[in-house]
Amino acid sequence: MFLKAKKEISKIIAEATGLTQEEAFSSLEMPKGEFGDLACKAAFLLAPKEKKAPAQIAAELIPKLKKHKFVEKAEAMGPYINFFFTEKFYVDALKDIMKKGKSYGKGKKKGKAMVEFPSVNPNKPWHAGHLRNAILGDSVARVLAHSGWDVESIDYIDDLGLQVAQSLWGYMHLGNKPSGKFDHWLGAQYVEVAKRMETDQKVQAETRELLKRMEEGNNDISKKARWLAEECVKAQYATDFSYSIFHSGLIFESDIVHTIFHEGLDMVKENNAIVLEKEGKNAGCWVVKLGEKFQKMQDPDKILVRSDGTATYTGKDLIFQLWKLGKLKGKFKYKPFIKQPNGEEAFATGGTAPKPFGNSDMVVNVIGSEQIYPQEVIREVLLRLGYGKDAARYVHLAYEHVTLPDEKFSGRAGTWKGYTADELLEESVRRAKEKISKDVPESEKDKIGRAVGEAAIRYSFVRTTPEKKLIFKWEEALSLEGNSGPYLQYAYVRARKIMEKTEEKPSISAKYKFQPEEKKLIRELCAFPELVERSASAFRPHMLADYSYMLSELFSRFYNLCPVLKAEEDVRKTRLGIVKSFETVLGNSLTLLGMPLPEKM
RNA sequence: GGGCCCGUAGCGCAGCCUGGACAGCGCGGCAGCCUUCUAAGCUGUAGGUCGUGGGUUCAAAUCCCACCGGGCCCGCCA
Repeated sequence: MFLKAKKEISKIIAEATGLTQEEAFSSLEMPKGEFGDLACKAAFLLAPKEKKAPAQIAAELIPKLKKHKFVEKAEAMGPYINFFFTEKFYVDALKDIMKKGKSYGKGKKKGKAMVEFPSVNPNKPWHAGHLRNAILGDSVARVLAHSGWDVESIDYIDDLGLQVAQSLWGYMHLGNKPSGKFDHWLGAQYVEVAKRMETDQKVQAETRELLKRMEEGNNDISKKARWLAEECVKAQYATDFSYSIFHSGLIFESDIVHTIFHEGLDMVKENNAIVLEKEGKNAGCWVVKLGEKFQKMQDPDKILVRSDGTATYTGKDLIFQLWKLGKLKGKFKYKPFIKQPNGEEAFATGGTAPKPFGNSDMVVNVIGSEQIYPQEVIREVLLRLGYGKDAARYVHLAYEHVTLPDEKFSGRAGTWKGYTADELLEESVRRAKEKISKDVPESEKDKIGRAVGEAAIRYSFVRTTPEKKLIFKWEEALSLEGNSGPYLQYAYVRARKIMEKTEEKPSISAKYKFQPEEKKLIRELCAFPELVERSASAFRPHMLADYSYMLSELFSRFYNLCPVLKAEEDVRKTRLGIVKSFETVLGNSLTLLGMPLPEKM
């Protein structure tokens, strides 16, 4: 509704100024202070053409502006034209939000998008770093879905890597019985094997042999490795679920190798996107020649197939990405893998049933920024194959890694111990539970603690823009006050509580005179749909985190200044509408960030 | 040699895409507010050469160039 009004007003401005409607639209902004409800800076644009001072232009434009039903008055304030809305605008805005409810902010249908995350090796528990990837990916998937995309969240499971071979060796030879959570146990085996491999030639040789058998497939070792990987992923997904992170499908690398890899490689070869090197240091390899594009790089050519015929990581990834974009005939067969708490089954490759995964109009890969170059290589190959449109919608959502204050997380060295996603949540929940007021019954404390603890971590990870390094510190990750996840939940719970305390239905009075802090809050509620859109098209969920915080801040102010239940009838019913609208919009926003909405705190 | 990212208050961040009304927020500091819809809250206050230097512009944290500091990448590893 607000967006519609904005468009109508930009049309009026366009008529008065001779600007295009698009120019007029983008000259509109939400003013910061007490400068009305909508500000227009078109006078700046016109100043060079008309050779007059912007302030003079703004003043002269006022009488030329046609009336709009929501505009009470338009006045020039220096170079700005500030629009002040009628009370009717606020009435209609609240009605609109209440009518739309959960679908408020939902965008028009856009097509199919596949989001890949977090693709953790299936041989150890997730640590804080994997968690950042997963929270980012899950949030982006949620935001894209709300903005109108039909989203499939995919996880790539590298069950053919050296890491799994090492873990398998440990499983077979270290003689330890699995105990506790499987991923934690397996991770411990892996660290031990990795240590031994550095010095022990025998372990090295045996691990290599295991890896070879795994790659060959169809043998006892490969079956055992696959089983081990699946067990580990199931354990990792218990963590996944505890953070409300969900997937539609899991694609195992062993299935990529056996189902689509050769077809994909042949296609790339036939189209001359890659060449077989006859001489030089890459003799015998299939490479993408990138000397022209990346002229000054030390080694711009990228090997996709080694001289021994095996594929590199980028080689396999390229074929996988071609599958995502629907460029291959080969189809995976799926099996039900794990039932998720959101009620949906996640499917894994390696079964017997077809599924409509893939054929995506857009691909978003949540991968560390250290892989910018190989991802660029894949985009370049797409272009060379003539898939220009797909290349434009092939998105590498590059994020910076999480580190400890003094060291990096290393799977091999085991520096993740003490910082697994499970341990973070456990500690966060513990701290959250300590704060729950004494009158809440013990039976509910656990539920609330989980919701709050989870939100604290999700928020602290998602609120920073992805390209910023994140140094993990307990106090910051688990903050329960100020700009934190629980602050947002608290505002939500307070709104909810007001609604619960009365039987009365909200009803916006046409005669109501809105207070300034109410107007500010409602204006911000109106911004939600545009924000979803911007957040989706930039793949930046932190914009919604920022927005949710601002909204909660405005609500807290309203809460302190404007009594609801104690007010007179007209005021009360209208304010109930404000509370209800806030609850709706913040609820929608938090849901897009995967943050649970507690009933009380 | 080349490429990418980061640099905003003591600390942690938003704003940069699309230049414009006093650069916002949290933590920490200081001073207040609970017999009033939950104080995980609110109010006030102190704290800033927006890394540095140039340029473009009526106007630069925002765009361009150079430099400085930190991180990452250019592997027949993944």
